[in-house]
Amino acid sequence: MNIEVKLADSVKKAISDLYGVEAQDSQIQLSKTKKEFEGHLTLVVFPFLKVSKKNPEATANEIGEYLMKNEPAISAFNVIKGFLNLTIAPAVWVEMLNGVNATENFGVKTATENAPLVMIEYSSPNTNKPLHLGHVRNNLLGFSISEILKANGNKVVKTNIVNDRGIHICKSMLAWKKWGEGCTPESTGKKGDHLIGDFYVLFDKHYKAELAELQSKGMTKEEAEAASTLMAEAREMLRLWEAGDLEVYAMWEMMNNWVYAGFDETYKMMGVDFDKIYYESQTYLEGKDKVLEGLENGVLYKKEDGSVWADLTDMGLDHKLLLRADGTSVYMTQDIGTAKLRYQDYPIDKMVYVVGNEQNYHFQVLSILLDRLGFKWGKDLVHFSYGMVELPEGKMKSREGTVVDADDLMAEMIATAKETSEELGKLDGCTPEEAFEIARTVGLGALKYFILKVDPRKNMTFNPKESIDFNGNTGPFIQYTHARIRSVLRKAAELGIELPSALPADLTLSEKEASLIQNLAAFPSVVKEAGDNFSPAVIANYVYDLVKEYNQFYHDFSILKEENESLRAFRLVLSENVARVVKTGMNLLGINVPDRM
RNA sequence: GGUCGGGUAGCUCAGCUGGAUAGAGCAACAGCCUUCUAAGCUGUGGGUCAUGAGUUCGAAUCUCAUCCUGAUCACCA
Repeated sequence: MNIEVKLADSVKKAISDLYGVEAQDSQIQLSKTKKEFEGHLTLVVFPFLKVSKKNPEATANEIGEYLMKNEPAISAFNVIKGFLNLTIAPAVWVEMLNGVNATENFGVKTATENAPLVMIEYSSPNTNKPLHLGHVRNNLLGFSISEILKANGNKVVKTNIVNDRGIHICKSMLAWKKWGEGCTPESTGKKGDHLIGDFYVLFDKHYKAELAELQSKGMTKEEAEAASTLMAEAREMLRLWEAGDLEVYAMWEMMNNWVYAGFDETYKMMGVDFDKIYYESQTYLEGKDKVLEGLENGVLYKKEDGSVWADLTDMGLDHKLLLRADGTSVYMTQDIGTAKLRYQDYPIDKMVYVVGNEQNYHFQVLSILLDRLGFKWGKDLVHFSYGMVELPEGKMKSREGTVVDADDLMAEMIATAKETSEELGKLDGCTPEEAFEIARTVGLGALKYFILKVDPRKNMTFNPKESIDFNGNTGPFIQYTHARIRSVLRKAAELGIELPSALPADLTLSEKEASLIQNLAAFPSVVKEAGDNFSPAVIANYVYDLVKEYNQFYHDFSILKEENESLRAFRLVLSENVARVVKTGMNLLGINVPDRM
């Protein structure tokens, strides 16, 4: 049993025996003792003053003495103001470490037969341009949340909805047809998604030029936009696509396939994947039935012009359009359709959408609509909303070409990691393949950790220069500490030192070691907290604290030179378990931790 | 203007179910490699927790107001 739970029970019993009152769980506040005070756990006694009818010190002393007598886990206590600091007996710590050591996959639950099924939608790219920095944050969050929910015992289905249709794709197609027909990824040596993205930018360039010319002839901006032949051609292409025109459709399919090949490469490099991919071209017509059904049930209403609306004024929101007067779908209708298909495919208990915070309103509405249309998980769907990633110079705009491309960014991170590693001589004696693998692990670890350690709700500034700093609260620092622990363990194995499966209880250990065990043992509750709050940052900051603490320990003790065999064994077991938890925690963030680097 | 976020050290961020003197990292300065990987460790300086009120034994944390900032309020996705 967890020591804090055990102590909480003892405190409860103390209150009842001493004062004849049953204490509420919320009154028992046990927290880790601050490092400037002596003790391991601190009980705040203020909530008990009313029943003890004594001052804080006297109450704390009374409870402390009761615990000393009746709770064998407590070996000492001291009182400062209203705080009762409890010292836990060394044997309890050793027992705790033995418990961690004996638990396979410590901190990770596996899904049972009837575990809830959570579907997580993330990434959701458009097929007219490559992935950029915003997608990086989305993908990393989505993947990490999936891993965290899995570790909390849920069945998880990772899904991606690819926006593969619409006017933006037609713009790329038109530009390719006009100014690049015959170009392929093979002929240009470009990744497919980059090639298509270039044509999208090209379209915009020509379109802007056309508008400028029209305006120079005296048209207003609006008139020019209406008169643009390029835009008219793009719209015509979309019409042809929707009508199933063979030539347009074939071109669309070919170009999309180039893009998918490019995306696959990016996803693979990033280390994210999906269990099921949906395409909007296959789902965008699906929502209509569901909307018409809602119309029959009276959940929705029709206006005179034939358009279909939802009245959300009772929820403090507005009226929302779901079908245009001509019967075509809008974004919301498509999301309803996708939901319908997904529910046919999987028995969804909970749905999580990883989408930027600019769509908060959309998901508020979607939740209400899915609920009213009869989806049992609609009401409690989670919009995992995250803030914008900005550059120091200002916001990114894809049409202005100032976006940070995901592929370029990853390549840059890896190159920097390689450079730094070489300078420090870390790659000496590695094969080129090993060297690249280490550079990849470190470079991507830096990127992923930098992004995931920040509260997702907050807008963040991505400073490429600072992110490549390998000191401090960074992924590489954590990876490095892990590698050093593995190195010690390797050396111990070479020396023929065997690690016992259980340590004897009669060890004396330092405050630092006790504190480390305490943090280590808290891992499962950290995983739970991260799952409850959908927060990779909770894991990231926990792992950093653990590693930081271990590092101090590491510099204070020379483990292998320790002559007391049981103390040496204890420190090795402790180190090994720190390494295990670090690895598990980092894996929950989608970050690899190598054994050597 | 309505709705929803955010505002903590020069910078990037933790802490937010109320608890002790508000913590890390970066940057600056000073130390530490004959010792298991120095991508490290130790120390110093740096704060009206946006502002004001309220609740409380106790507020960065909860409530209200104000200011600043972001997103959104499309028959775009």
